[in-house]
Amino acid sequence: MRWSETFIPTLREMPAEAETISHQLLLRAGYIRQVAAGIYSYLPLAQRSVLKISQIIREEMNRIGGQEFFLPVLHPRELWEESGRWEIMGDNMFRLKDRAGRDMCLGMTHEEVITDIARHELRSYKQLPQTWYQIQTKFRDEARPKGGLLRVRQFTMKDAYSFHTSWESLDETYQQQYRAYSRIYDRCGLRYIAVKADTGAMGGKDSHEFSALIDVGEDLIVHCEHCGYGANREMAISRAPVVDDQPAPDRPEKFPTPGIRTIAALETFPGGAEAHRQIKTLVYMVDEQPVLVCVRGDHTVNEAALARLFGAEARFYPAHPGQIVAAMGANAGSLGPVGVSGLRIVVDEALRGRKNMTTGANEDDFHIRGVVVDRDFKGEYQQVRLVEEGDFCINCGKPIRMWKGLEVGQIFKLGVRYSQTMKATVLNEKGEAVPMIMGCYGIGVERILAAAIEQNHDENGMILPVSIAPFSVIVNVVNMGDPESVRAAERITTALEAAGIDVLLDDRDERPGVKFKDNDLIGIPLRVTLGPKKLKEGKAEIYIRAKRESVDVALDEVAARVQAALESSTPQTKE
RNA sequence: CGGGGCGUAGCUCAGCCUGGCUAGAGCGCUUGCUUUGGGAGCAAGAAGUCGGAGGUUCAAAUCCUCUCGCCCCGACCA
Repeated sequence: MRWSETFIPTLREMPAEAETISHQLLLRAGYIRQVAAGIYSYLPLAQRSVLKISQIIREEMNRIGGQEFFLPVLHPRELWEESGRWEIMGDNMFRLKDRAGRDMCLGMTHEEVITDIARHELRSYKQLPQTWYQIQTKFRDEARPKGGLLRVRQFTMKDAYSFHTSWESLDETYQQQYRAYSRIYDRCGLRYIAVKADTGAMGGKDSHEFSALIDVGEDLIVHCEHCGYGANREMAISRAPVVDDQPAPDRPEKFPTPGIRTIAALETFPGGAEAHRQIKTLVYMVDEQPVLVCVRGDHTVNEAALARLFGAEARFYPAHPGQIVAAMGANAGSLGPVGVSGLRIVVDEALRGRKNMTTGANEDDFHIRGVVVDRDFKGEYQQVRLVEEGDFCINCGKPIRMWKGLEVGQIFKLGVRYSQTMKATVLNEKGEAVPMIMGCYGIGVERILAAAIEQNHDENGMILPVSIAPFSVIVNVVNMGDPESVRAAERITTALEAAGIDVLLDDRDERPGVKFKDNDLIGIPLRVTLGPKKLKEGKAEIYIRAKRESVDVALDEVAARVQAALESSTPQTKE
């Protein structure tokens, strides 16, 4: 393809609207243009890249027996009413009416539609398992789109659904999907971590999230490089570093702390204590009953962990000031577990065995010091704190690391959540109608591109992996006024194209500097440069963008050398 | 939805506080000549409802009110 005939509107200056790297580069390199908040047009370069990513996904889905569908984006209200999600989805769902006044919506996901097909067409356990997928546009009216393609309102998603008669069969397909996902991200050249994810309010059995590691990621990922433990911060547990305590007095001592209401204030108060020698005490209302939750002063309560602890059905929230006083006899800021009776007390694991601690006295303007856990109060030990930087792996004890991640995929054992509510049953061996057991598996296509850019760029622009770059090679004619250069470039381009390689011939009559800058910006991994000087020696230059290395190669060897370079730089699966 | 910021030429921005000449610059674009290995030089030229509406004023890009849009932080995120 010739650049002169291709629409690649690069920008010399940084667009003011963009802050994150991938957003800036996607705009500057002429990949995308914004239509409205969180809605983008994909120009030819982005489209080529998205198609390459889609094709990798398609190949890996087909490889594990997935069958490609194409489901509608426009759905009738009734289907979503049946699953109960017409209500649940709330403002995140785009809704509209057809000319007859019927309620419709734009699909955020396709469990309802696919389950509808399954219940009408699947009759017998003999037809299962099935894995169905599509690559389709999804709509979500995000409260706050951001970061270019990182969080948008319209995007492409590969979503797959599997149907089973047994959990064992689901487990098997889930494992296959897990491996397929790993292969997909490997082939796209992403650095990512697969982590256990919170199954959220929907219940379900297992879920894993695949997060690309990027600086502007929305999620915090806890990862142990030693044993491979990985979890969302919401799901993660860890071992806190041991704190050496001084010996405690025989019994705790109450002391006045006028006006002290915060951990930080108590740290600097004479006779106070450092944050990690304090016990932070919070009151939650669980099904309208107060429950005490104690964590170390410098730790943060993980409400997702509390939700799991209290159970999916329980309604809980932080107690209001009035409820706190009623339960404890003091206000927040002066609370502690010592002397409390009749209340459930949850104590974070990091407090186990601690001595000589300081906490609230349950009397305003008073605290207690010299508190020994298990001597002066007792509770049930649970990990209810968020993992902190510097903690140790719960499995192997090695230091854990925390990363920012962008979710690029999630796999989920749904169970019978949809088959039950939508009455999608098959007959089993005994002739009984049983709800199909389901799994669902999603990948955000454009997020892969955005994450790849976040992970691979320099001050000059993108550096895309060969597998997802819009073109594998760019052939740059330094001086279009030199017929020799043009002829040589065209011969090389033709040869490479004949070998099935995507080549962009930069045949613009521009200054060399402009062309080199543009070539770098759009992230093509390999460049072949035809300039008059080297051409006189019968040579062209091959430049590897990622390594910033170049070699001069005889003209008739260029095609072979390019092919070899492409092969060696194509990301491989780790299997 | 709360907090903050920004809307002036295709892009990046100045001008606004303290109202007043014909609304500017750089880049890009068009034409011509020169130039050709890292965002060229000279010359000529085209291009702006100053986001929108209303108001104040002799006079509004500039002051006031409302409104729309976009970005960032937070809340939210099957």
